[in-house]
Amino acid sequence: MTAGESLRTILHVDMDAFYVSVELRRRPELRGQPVVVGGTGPRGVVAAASYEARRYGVFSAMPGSVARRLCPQAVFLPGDHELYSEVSREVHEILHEATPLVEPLALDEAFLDVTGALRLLGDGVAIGWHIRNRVMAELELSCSVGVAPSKFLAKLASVAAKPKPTPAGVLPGAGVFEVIRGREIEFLHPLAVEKLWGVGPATLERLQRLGVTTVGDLNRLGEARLVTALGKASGRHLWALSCAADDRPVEIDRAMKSIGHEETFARDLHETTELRTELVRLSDGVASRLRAAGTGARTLTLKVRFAGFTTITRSATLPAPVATSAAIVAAVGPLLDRIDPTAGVRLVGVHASNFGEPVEQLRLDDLLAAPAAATANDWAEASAAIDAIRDRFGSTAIGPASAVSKRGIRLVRRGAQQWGPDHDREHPPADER
DNA sequence: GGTACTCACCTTAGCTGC
DNA sequence: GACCGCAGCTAAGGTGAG
Repeated sequence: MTAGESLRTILHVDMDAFYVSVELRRRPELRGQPVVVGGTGPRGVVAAASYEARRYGVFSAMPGSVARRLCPQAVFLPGDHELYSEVSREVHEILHEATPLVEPLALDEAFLDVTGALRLLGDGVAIGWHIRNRVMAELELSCSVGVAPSKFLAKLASVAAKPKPTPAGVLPGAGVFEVIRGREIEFLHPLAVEKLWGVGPATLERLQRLGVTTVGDLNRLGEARLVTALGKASGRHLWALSCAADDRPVEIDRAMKSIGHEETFARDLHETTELRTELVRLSDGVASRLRAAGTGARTLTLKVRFAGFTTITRSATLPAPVATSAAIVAAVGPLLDRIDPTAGVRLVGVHASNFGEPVEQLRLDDLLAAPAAATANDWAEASAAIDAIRDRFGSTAIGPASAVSKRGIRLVRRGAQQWGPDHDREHPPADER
């Protein structure tokens, strides 16, 4: 332990095959079978696979077609983001009863700082078992818990606690795994380097060229060589992790820094007019979420992925933050006009960042072009009315007329299209039921 | 042959102002 | 006026996580 570092006990709670496990609660007859959530549409990917499906090499983010080839007997289910969010809230309620210091990381995982709860609830391992047993008893869901003196070690520990799919069958995991204080290096250095947070495919390839395959190899390389190879930020970060140094606190309310929506279309689009309709729809979804968060954005980014999978981004930074769909479309529309879609566009996205108090200013262009047109104030009032209608009647109750395509009105909800375009939605969200 | 969506963060390059 | 160094901002692309 270095000087000034406190004796913390951090838990990482990670639900086991979360989306699949939630689905199995309403489809118990599928227990023990290979089950895949997502990947049902023509361009969809796997969101989660049961451990039985993982035995065949099916993993999340894998194209649905590949998953079908690897495991044709698997049952493929469409995702239901609303339901998973609801169950996630129930899990987090249990976590909050152990400690108020809970940092949600995703729907299915969280960090807990239980240092202050040790005297009351027992050591980290005891708290881990307590949480795991309650989640199982009350929600019929399984989770794995990692216990360690830091966040990144707790995360690695929860991986060590998980069930292991093997070609012969699924081996049950430990359930709770602790990295004992003082023996961090012993646990860490034999691990494959790609287990470190921040080592993805690109960094792994660079490290492999340097002969690095384990965390211990990386540590022996030295900080200076890592910085040369990976840049200052990544090099220093990975070097610190290889020394088991990670004093990041558990943050209970991290401020969001960007909001975005992007969609892959079931077929490539070639017309600017079609793209414009999608752009208005996505901008409306982003604007709605900005207002719900009580903020506005100065920087608006358009993302376009072409048929050949090359992706470009174009952004515009405004003098003041905005939060209405009209203002967002006004910013990203001209960016779209500069793009030639004739080769085919498979994805369009709109992202908002650089947050601040929204100020919808009337543009000089508006006055010159249409003196009698709606003012910024009118837009703000209209947006407030739209939000009120959506609160009362659901998110698809109202939307911009310019977002209506030949397919009718189709508004954007967060996560609604997470697993690819137009997959069969067996369980529509609550506001569509 | 087949590659989702959301968010965070980093790097590099170019521009501007001092 | 040209140039330099620096800081700050913006744009674009990339990487990684879950």
